[in-house]
Amino acid sequence: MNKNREVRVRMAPSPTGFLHIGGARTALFNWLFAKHHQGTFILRIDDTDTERSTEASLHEIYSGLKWLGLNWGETYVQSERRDIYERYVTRLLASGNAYYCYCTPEELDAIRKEARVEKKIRFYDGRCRHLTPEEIERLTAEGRKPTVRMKMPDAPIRVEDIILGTRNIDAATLEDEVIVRANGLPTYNLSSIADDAELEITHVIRGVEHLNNTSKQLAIANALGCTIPQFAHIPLVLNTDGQKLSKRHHGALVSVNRYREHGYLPEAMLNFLARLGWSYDEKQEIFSVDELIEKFDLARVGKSGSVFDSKKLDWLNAHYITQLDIAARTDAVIPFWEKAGIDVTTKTRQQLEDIVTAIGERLTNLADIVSQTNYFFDAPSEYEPKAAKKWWGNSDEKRRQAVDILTNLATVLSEIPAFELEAVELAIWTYTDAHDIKRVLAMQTLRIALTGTSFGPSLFDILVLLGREQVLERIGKAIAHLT
RNA sequence: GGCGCUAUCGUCUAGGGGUAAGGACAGAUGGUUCUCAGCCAUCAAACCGGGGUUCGAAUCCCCGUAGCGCUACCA
Repeated sequence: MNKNREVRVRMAPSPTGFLHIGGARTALFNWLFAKHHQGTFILRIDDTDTERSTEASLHEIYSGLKWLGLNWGETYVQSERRDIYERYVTRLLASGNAYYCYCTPEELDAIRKEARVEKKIRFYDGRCRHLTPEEIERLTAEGRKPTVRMKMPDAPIRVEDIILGTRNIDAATLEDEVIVRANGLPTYNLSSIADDAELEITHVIRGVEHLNNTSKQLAIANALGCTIPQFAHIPLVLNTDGQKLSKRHHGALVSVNRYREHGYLPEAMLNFLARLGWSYDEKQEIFSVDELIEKFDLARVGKSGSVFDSKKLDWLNAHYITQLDIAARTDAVIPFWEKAGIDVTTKTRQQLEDIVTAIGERLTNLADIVSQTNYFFDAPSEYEPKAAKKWWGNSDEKRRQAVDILTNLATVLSEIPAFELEAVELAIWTYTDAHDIKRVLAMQTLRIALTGTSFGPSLFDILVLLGREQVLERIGKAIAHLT
């Protein structure tokens, strides 16, 4: 039935929080599927729950999707489409497929508890299906506002899923679902399938947590005679605790925008998300966006949930950062310096690029630039205790030795005609070799004096980037500290 | 409690009747080096259990177990 139709898929978030990892992956799979088939990727805001929906959340979702580059073709907002759902409900009511239910939440709670005790398959028994006009009048007089329930069919429902295969849902498990709340607003199961029909969605790609909803929505669609989209229920994204990744249990940790703020690249996130539940072959791990579009196939999406492993994301991110050339990497890193309060205008563009070059492949994420380069901008305010203890020592004799080395190095460095890479290197090696001082000791002693830490890029790079004046000043400070 | 989904190294996964069960991340070890990262090399690490079917099952079937999801006038 959908064979000759253009592929139309949708991402249907409810704006009740930030865009989270699981939602982003669902969006990605939809987007890749649409792109692969030259179809349309639609964004539909499922905000029928007006209580929980917020404007702020909407912007979070927009900005998250934009950052990832998951551009969409059409936007729909369900709260603006109520007349459409009303039409569908009217039809359902008229055809006798839906009915008013006057049960109060308290009454429902009671029968729910009872059903549980009696181990019933479903709790709501359809008691309002056959209310007489007199009863309705009485209930209305009591001030009760009815909901509308869908009358579920007696025949089993067949769900054909691209990933899970064909499933037959026992009719006995189907509950007469509420499709319109007492406040007159439609519920998800009604508006969702109504819009899928209305927007001519061809494929519904969503998380398995919706599998139970699918049979309910199918019942509605069947009663309405709607064209039914194809379904693909993708496995859940799990936290390391094995539970579904959720805002409730795992907090802001799962927010996509949080990763952006920490300096993750969208291409790394996309690559990572794509491999969560999907694989191409037994070798390839790195996929460009274009490759993803070309190779993505729902048939190669697995059935079991996948744990979100941030270590692998880190690895991918580091990889994609190194793919950036120095100019692009510098551009990417500047906002992170600025955000940390570092004044980048104290350096020339060339100096900034030289710093980034010196850092090389050491960045796991862009935010790392701050802790790895702050000493280029300001002299260290303290010396890392562990490093100082190891290389400067804590006995008077060791400290004297460190001071000695620093003093000599200062002399050597001040005497070099041109303070350039090779000259500096040659001068230092000449000094260490002539005085029979271990290279590591000299270098680490100096490194701590200049940077405050015992690790980082090549010390020669640091020396040259800092410049003679700054180097000598810092050595002086270190000597003063040691004596 | 009910209904459902799932099950290969710690993690992401490949393989789907005959494989030494492969790769990647993470881990360990060694090498390179002024340190760290990186890079290179090496190592360790898995078919949930039990029954079938079969000459042969990690792979097919059944049962169990476990994990997870849903069980709202949330999506």
